[in-house]
Amino acid sequence: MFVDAWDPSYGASFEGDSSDGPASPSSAQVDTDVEVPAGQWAPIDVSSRVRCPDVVFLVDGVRRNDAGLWTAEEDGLSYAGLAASYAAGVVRCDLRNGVAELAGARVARGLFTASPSAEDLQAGSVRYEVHRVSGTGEASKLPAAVQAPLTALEIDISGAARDGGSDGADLLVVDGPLRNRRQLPRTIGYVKTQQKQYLPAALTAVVTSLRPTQRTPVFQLGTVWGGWSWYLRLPGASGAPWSGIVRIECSPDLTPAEAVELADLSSATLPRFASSSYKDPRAPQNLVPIAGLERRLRGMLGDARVLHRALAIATARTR
DNA sequence: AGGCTAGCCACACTGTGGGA
DNA sequence: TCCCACAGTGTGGCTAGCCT
Repeated sequence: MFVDAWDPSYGASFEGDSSDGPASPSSAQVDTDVEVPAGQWAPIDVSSRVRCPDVVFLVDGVRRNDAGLWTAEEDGLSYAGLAASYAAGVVRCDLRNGVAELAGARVARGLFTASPSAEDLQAGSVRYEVHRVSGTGEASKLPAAVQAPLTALEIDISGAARDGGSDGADLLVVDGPLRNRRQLPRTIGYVKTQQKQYLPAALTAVVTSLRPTQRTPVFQLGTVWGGWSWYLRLPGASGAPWSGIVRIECSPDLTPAEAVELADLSSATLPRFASSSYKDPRAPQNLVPIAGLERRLRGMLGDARVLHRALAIATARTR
């Protein structure tokens, strides 16, 4: 379900048509809720006219369940708890000097439970800060509660990384859909796997005909959220129609011109980070800096067995 | 409001390769 | 041949967003 880029309600022009307003009145009705400006949809090659930003930030997060536990309340009730470690990090890629560095990474640990009496848990040298979850706090629901603080940590750390090392002409790439990170400036969501078709068949053919580094025009998702999106083919694809295709999205709060600018930047920038198939089976979509960041973050979470033992000792002491 | 979907992550399982 | 470590794959569960 989508409406294409020259959403008439926006009063904006379709990309590629800089001055004459919505380009093609002879739009072809392809689907009941899809309107296609005929003749406008073609691959776009920006490599010769768009310069990469000097600095690109890539942000990602990882998490791990360290232990499951149960509380014993004074009234005889018992609540499930989850001790989890999570970490978020940002890689700062200086494209001018060809240098990538960890711009920031933070590890946090939480005790997620609905228990009204639970307190922070000190397990050896690490502290699990209690996060009270609402509802019955079933054990099966607890892993999901980790996602919110992890996203908050990602937002926090990417903002801090930008404050410390950017002149404003940068680009922030977050792994996965933007979701509630859309308020971050000059930020794109990077979706690696294509489980849903946002385009009708006629336009999908344009996606599969993309050559490496080419992108589709920007289109607007015809949803309540209504974000801007486009497809890009990374180099190193196997040759299969959807090989190396990623979907990128940015905030619906941006003007069409701003969305197009981000699309151009992404096309000039992301192909440089595409991984090689001999190094990474998820190539080329799994970007090299993100893969390295994930490894680093997992290492920072600490040894799971050591933490599990520390938690077992800590909970035994509180009995 | 409730059910459904997309995309992500964690985890368990399986296969493979190297070393003893 | 066995053991171990590592990587790949499949499954399930979650949230946010979407649809009715």
